[in-house]
Amino acid sequence: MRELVKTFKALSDPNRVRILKMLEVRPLCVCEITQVLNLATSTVSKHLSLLRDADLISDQKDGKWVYYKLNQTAPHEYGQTILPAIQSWLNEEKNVQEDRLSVLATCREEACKIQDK
Amino acid sequence: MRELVKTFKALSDPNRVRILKMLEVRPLCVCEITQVLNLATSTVSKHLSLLRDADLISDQKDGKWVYYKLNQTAPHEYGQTILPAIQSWLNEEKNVQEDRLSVLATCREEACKIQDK
DNA sequence: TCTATATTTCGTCAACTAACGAAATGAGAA
DNA sequence: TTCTCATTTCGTTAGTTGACGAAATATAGA
Repeated sequence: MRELVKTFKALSDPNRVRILKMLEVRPLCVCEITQVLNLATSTVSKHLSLLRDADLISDQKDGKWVYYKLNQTAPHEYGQTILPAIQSWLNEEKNVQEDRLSVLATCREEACKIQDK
Repeated sequence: MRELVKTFKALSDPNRVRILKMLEVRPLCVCEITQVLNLATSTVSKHLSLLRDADLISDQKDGKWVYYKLNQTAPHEYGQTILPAIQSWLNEEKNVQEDRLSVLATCREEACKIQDK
């Protein structure tokens, strides 16, 4: 029960859902997500840790960067059902499409340097 | 997006999930649910209205009583995916099993009279 | 009508959440 | 080592949420 509720809580914020939809395009580092969502880095980091604690995404360090990706192989049974469902949802949504275009237009090296102005 | 988040929010409280699992047994009126969950009537009513606003359950008046039931036929696409999944989950969970036994042991007429002591 | 019962709505309070900026941490580069 | 950049953690604040009891609403029955 606790695990299921934690999963739903992680999914019950629009910015976190946007993150999941962006991660469908490709794994992303925190600064890329921060740019697209236009939120403070610390806020994005918190969202990501919530999604990770719910086992919906996983992280991998690469030098200075931490890459987050959808946890499609190893999540619990809740994630195994809900993640694919979410992938089939919201694909017509304007925000989601714009976020994906932003992701595709983003060059990581450039994006992260711009970061804190 | 708003609709999906509303659905997940409705599902991200343990008492509301317990209500859904109880409604798998049969439709229930507010006072029956109140008895099983051991919460104030007003609290249960609020939980039920959240689940209804998310289209996961529907209500039907019958005299003094309002019966709530799972909305398995007419929910939006999110509910169509998630409700059946929830039915397959948590069935081994002790709380859930106890709640269901309470429901089965409950005689509605009696239960509701006891209500406010 | 008046009474009793079921439910919802309202007002309040404590706990939780999402946001921010500042400070701390970690890892590559000079 | 020292500097820089990416990320996390911490402290604060405004807004949300779940709980309650009291009051309002609705319906059945005397």
